[in-house]
Amino acid sequence: MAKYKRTHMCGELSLNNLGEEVSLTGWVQKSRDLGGLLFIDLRDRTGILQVVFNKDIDPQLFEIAQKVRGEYVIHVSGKIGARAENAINKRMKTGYIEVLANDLTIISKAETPPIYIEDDLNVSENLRLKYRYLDLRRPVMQNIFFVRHRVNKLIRDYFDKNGFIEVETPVLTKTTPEGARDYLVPSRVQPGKFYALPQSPQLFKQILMVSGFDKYYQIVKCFRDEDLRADRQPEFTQLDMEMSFVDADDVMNIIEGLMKDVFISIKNQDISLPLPRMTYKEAMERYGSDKPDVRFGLELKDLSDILKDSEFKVFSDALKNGGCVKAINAEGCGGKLSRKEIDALGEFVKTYRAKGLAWMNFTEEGLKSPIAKFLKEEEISSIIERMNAKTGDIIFIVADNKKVVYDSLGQLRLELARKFNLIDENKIGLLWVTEFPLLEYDEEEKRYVAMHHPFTSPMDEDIELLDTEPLNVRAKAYDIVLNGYELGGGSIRIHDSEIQQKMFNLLGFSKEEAWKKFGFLLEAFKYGTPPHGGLAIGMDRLIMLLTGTDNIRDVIAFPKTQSASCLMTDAPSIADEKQLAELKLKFEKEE
RNA sequence: GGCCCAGUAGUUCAGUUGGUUAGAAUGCCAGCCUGUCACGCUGGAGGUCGACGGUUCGAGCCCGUUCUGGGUCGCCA
Repeated sequence: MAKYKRTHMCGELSLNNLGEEVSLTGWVQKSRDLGGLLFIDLRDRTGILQVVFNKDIDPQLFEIAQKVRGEYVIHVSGKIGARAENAINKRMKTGYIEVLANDLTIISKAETPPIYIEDDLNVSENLRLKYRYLDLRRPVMQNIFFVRHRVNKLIRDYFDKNGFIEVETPVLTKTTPEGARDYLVPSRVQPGKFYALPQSPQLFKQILMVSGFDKYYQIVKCFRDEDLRADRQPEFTQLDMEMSFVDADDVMNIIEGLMKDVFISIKNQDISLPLPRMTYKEAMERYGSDKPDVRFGLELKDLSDILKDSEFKVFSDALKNGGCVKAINAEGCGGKLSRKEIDALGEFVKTYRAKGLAWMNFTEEGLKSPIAKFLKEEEISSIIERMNAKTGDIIFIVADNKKVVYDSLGQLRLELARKFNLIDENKIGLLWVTEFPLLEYDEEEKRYVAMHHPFTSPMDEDIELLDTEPLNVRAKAYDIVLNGYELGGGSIRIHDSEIQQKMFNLLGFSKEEAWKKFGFLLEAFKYGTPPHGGLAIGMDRLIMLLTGTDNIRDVIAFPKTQSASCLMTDAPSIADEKQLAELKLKFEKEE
């Protein structure tokens, strides 16, 4: 029999296998040479099992065992024995048994690895990414990818069961305006022309609806050439889906059912359906975010009416200029914050362009606040009443335009929750945010841009506002939010050509431009288009949240660094002259 | 593009006010050791202090530039 055949996996063996002859393969986690007795901890993807070599029983075999080093790949045969009472290791799943070796083959030697293969690894991410294959040997990492596999499988089973079919869409496709920066791929056959990698299969899935597939889904790679973040990679995976003859509720129902299955299967946690829904307006007003973390309080409260005539110019001026004054009450945190820490929070909100952070600390000795002297008695008492402030509380106030107030207080809310451990990690903060604005105004481009995408349908009751107050038009768009992360989003699409034309007008595209950019879709729409809508879920973020990591790189087998390079392969790299010549590409010299 | 943090044995770190030969733990190598599982004991090897330049009699340490990694703002329909 070949020396790499095995009969069992390490982690699957137990007292039930006592006395059995087994063959095992794997990597050497650790060896302990006691002189006449030698132990090898053998690791495969299922776990670790101890193998024993005894010099008295087989001196030749013992000599081979002494040559074994960490991460060698070996093949071992032997009999499963029970450990003596005093040799049992209760911290190991296989700690009651061991293999009494009668054969050992070194299949492959290994150099001393630059990182240890263990779960509580303390090593720079630099090294983990360069030696990713070693990093991926660690059981915690293997577990992440098993979870990821199980979720993928569950998704395919779920959509199959519900009558969806998976259709693949092109990776080499057409560049589209709007949205993120595209990754471009030069065409050799047609020099000077470029494909773009898809930011999402959006237009293709709509066309599949025109084709009559009715219910489509796909687990698909998407590409966006934007700066990276802890939860953003340039290539990432979406669960993309689209349905015909549906409204928003139908799409949400399907996704809710999926999320329920996922949480039961992966986390053994049930979630009650339907999921809570919150309008965009409410999310912004209460949490200062369109992806609120609803697992804790510290909600924003409006103080604008109380302070509109305030002698404190910071407040009254902000209100005169159409802004607002909002506050959060960090209940019981007043005494826990030093003056230095409060000032640090002031610096923190400046990141989000707040000019300052006003505060009122309700201490045992009374109110301490640098702004109290600018406020009237009745203003202070109204604030106390509105904020429900008690001794021990501290109120933080920001006055500015709405965006700055929402951003800074929304982020301050999260910062305080982190600082004071206010988040119950067992809670599942899963909800829908609905009724997003259809458009926002882009100050740089001096025009409206679609908040979701140009094919998102306005809400029926707001259609008249398209002509008069476009910024107040709400869309049939919905995001699914989990623990403060935007997990996914979607919309019902426009299938009425008149409304579509109106939308293009608002976005500042002439008919010609629209046809140049999206002509293939508009052409398709001419031949019988069912009403349709769908959604896409960020798979990497979902797995991240399911496995409890806060870093998207941990759930991608071969991720990129912040400068979008792969430390293992050293991509991207310089193309050679011949390749460039074939593509008829030349580079300008950097000045 | 902006701001912040980090970079010293294979690894994780310490390194005083700028001063002789840059340390510890762990890992690695060798020897000893028959119930270990963080095995133990003894000994040994191992350094471009990220790179470049400057200040200085003298730089791991001070200054400047730069590279790499991370976080973040802008950006991400």
